[in-house]
Amino acid sequence: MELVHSLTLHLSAFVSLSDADREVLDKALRKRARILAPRQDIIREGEKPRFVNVILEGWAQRYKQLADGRRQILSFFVPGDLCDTNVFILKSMDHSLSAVTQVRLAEISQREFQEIIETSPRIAQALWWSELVTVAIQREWTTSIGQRTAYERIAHLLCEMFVRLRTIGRTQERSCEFPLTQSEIADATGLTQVHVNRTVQEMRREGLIEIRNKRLEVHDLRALMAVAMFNPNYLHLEAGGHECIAPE
Amino acid sequence: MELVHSLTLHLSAFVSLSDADREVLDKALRKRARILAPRQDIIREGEKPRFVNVILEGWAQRYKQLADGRRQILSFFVPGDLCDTNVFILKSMDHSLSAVTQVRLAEISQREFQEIIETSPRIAQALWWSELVTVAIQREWTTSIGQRTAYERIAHLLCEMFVRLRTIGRTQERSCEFPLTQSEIADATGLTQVHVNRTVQEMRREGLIEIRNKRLEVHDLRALMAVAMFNPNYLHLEAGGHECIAPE
DNA sequence: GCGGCGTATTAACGCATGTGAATGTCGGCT
DNA sequence: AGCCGACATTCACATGCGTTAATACGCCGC
Repeated sequence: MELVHSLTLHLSAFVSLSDADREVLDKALRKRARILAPRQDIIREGEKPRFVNVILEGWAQRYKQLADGRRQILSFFVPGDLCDTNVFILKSMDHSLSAVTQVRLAEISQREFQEIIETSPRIAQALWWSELVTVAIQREWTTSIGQRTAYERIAHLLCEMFVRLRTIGRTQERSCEFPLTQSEIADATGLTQVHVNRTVQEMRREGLIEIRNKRLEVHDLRALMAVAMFNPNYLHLEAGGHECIAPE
Repeated sequence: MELVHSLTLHLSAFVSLSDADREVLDKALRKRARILAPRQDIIREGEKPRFVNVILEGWAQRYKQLADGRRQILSFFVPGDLCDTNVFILKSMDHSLSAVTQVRLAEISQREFQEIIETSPRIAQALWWSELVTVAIQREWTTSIGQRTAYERIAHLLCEMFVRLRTIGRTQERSCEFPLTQSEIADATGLTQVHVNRTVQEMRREGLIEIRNKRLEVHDLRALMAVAMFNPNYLHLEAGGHECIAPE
């Protein structure tokens, strides 16, 4: 639909794609589309993975539930993100994927995926990069939950989402879409909803940020990054993510 | 040195390799070896990755440090484990690797790695599987730190290491090597050393486990798995890991 | 056998975050 | 306009885990 797919923008953070490459991607994404309602599952733990999912529109999440119901959100996906490259090999999912907002996604079969990789080495490389970044994000989340305080953790999540959205051109000067509820932030950061509320309010009082109407307003990105100890190196952006630290 | 390399055993948890496959692996591992003293860094954050490292002997770890020195251990490697398949693409490491015990490892260059993959599709598949398992472990750690209590978290780590060691034939009936200090367990689980001590003692008092002399004795694996809510599905073992739940 | 160093153990105390539950707010549906 | 459901906010209180620091243990080198 769009002139430039989010996937193209996402991969362009690593390599510049040729027109032919873009054509290949566009074609792949047109094949098999799916629209999901907010909170609907995309695939659940235990099921056999059959497609690579590419988010075209909306936010999605990866999560895992313990036997007694405790839930950990493991990552968020925004437009352009791929869920589980090459996951076909596995017999069954060890976690679930679901929509956060309404989501439009493209399913790519193993055959199609293989074909893309063989057709365009440049795309293959970019997909590898994307996969490595996904893993690096997971590591950063582990670090965040293991070492950062509640305040730092939430600040870090906000920085990450803001920067990721910026690479696909989905931010304004100092704001971006932000459809997460406090309860979802809680499940993602290993905190309780009540404590997320306390903490977000503190950040607001201090003039760092504001979240309302499903939008995040970042008043002072530099300061937010500083308190979060946000180092964008793990996103492996070509520009080094240093343009992140916006000139004030 | 060994008749069967740990790497072969590790990959055999997913596919059965042919003699030719084993030959390919053996050859690759003989090329470039390195021995590291305990605690010595293998590669540090910021450096350019040039090799895939395969642990041949000893334990290693992946870790990340925040600006102010707080450290999170992100994963442990045991013999047969690969560190960072295909990481060549990236400009620089976003975390560090270091030895826990004395470590013997093999470095595989990008060219060699490429060659292996092209020579043997079966090995290529197995390497992919291994990579997917590594990521799944990372997700499980995120879940553990985010949702499990200290007691559950430590129990979970013990279960994981025991089961992983078992797939490479490094366990006895109810015990295995376990060279981690309480301080390292703390950095891996996001706890303090003092609290790890309290918790490990509690587990000992309850007759679940015993750690002494760099060995872990698991008195009751079933019970340990139960308190940890340990579900081996994320290790994606062919046997389903169900033989894990050892008959009493 | 002695001294030293890395590690484990113990203790007293504090606080960040959790728990449970009531109340407020706002946007959407009828 | 009014109701409803989802979400945010507030409050009182509880606790798991952190902090600091002193002490004990066990192995290694001399």
